[in-house]
Amino acid sequence: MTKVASVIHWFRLDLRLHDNLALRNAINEAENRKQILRPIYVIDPDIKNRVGCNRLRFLFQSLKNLDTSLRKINTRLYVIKGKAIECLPKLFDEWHVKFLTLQVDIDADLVKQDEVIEEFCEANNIFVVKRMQHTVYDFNSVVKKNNGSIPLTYQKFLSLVSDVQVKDIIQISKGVSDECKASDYDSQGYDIPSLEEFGVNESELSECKYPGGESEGLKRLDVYMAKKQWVCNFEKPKSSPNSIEPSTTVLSPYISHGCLSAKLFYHKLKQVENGSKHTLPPVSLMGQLMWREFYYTAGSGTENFDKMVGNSVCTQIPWKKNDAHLKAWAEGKTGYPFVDAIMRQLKQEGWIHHLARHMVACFLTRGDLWISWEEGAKVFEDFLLDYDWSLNAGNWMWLSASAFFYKYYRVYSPVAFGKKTDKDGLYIRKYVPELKKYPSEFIYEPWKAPKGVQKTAGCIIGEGYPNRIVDHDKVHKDNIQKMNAAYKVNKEKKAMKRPRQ
DNA sequence: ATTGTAGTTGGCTTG
DNA sequence: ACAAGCCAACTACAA
Repeated sequence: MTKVASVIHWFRLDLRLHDNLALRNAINEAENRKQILRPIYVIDPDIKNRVGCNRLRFLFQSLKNLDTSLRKINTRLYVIKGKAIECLPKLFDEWHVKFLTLQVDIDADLVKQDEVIEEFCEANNIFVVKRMQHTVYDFNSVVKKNNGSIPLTYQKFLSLVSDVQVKDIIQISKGVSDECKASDYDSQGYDIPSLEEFGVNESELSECKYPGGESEGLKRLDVYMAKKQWVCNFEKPKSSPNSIEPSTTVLSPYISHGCLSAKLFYHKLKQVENGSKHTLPPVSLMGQLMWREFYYTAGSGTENFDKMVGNSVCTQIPWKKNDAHLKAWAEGKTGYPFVDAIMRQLKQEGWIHHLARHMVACFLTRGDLWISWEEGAKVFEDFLLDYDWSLNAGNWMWLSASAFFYKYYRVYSPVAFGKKTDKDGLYIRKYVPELKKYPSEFIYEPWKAPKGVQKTAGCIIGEGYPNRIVDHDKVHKDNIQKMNAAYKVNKEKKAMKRPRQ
């Protein structure tokens, strides 16, 4: 007996139905050939080692929403537990797969995995369709246009894409026919597993401020795009890193998981800006989206983009290991209330404002602790809902003045920076509650409060709240000198590599 | 080739 | 309250 062949769409960072060309290709292929359609998601049992609880919850919510939407068009999500390179070849054989569609992703781990799967597909006569749909622009053609090298400045990137026509949004117009349904459609073996199964106790997680899923992402997009004035006047540097409610859109987790198409965001922004006076990149909302495109272009075109060693764009800096300091930073126990508040918000809610990321990233690296940006990037990977491989590495290099940004002597002050937008430290009082009762005068520098004030406020520094792990005023000046020395070495190395006239 | 200019978003002191 | 000037002087890109 001959088995009916299957068509697979493999969901990864494209957890949506709208603007998903690869998914539509799979549906059409199955329909045209009367084959079985199986949209799959592969989840590695070890995922907990790389993905923190909050992001895992976001992912599972997104999968649930995806499955619900797929069922509305008469198919479903098949969730497979295991490592893709081990379980997919077996399944492809069992399901008699002839056609596979997926999205191009650039995360180094996914790229490696894809190579293995594609090799298997080629050897087994499985036709693979890969679609570039995670970004507005095709980053490969941007690099090509720049004569094969990546643009190292944002403005250069903008000039490269200025005349590129952005493609329209793809929609799935009709449901899947019964002929394309598998006989195991109702099998619970492919249902979305529980978070508990992956070692997450949901009741121990903090309140869910940003629920995952395409529906939530689209809703959030609509809410913000309806505020025409707000969109047209948006200037990122003028938004506040320490407002109690986010001063920006928080669309990033939806875009990073692919719940929301970057291209849809682009077209909606164009629509809102059209005919009105509006702010421009780099500070505008469109500018924010273009930053993402910029880092994707840089990340896709650079070997070892997420590392210092072997990374051609990254200045080599002799960072030092200090596990105690790293731990204090990650847990929000540095003794600098603004830094600690940010790190605690990050851990609790999975999202912090972009400028808050600047503050803590500068503090960990060139500003105060002199610890490698790679260590910080790992902590962000764990905690951020909107974690994204290229944006994370790119921004960490920026803030540590390892690439893209070079004014290393501009150091964020953990005392002064937050005061600009939150004089009374309401943000600190929320996320570092042990300092809640401190007078505003001392809320950014509690160690300066006289013992009596500390007592009255109910928190002695060094007991209820840690002493500062470093003296910023002193250490940041030393670090500027160290950066200066590292830059000099770097320059000499570059000069030696340059061919002599 | 050399040089001028621009570059998402600083901190601190002085007026 | 806010703006100007200083700090010490980076790199990429274009001309």
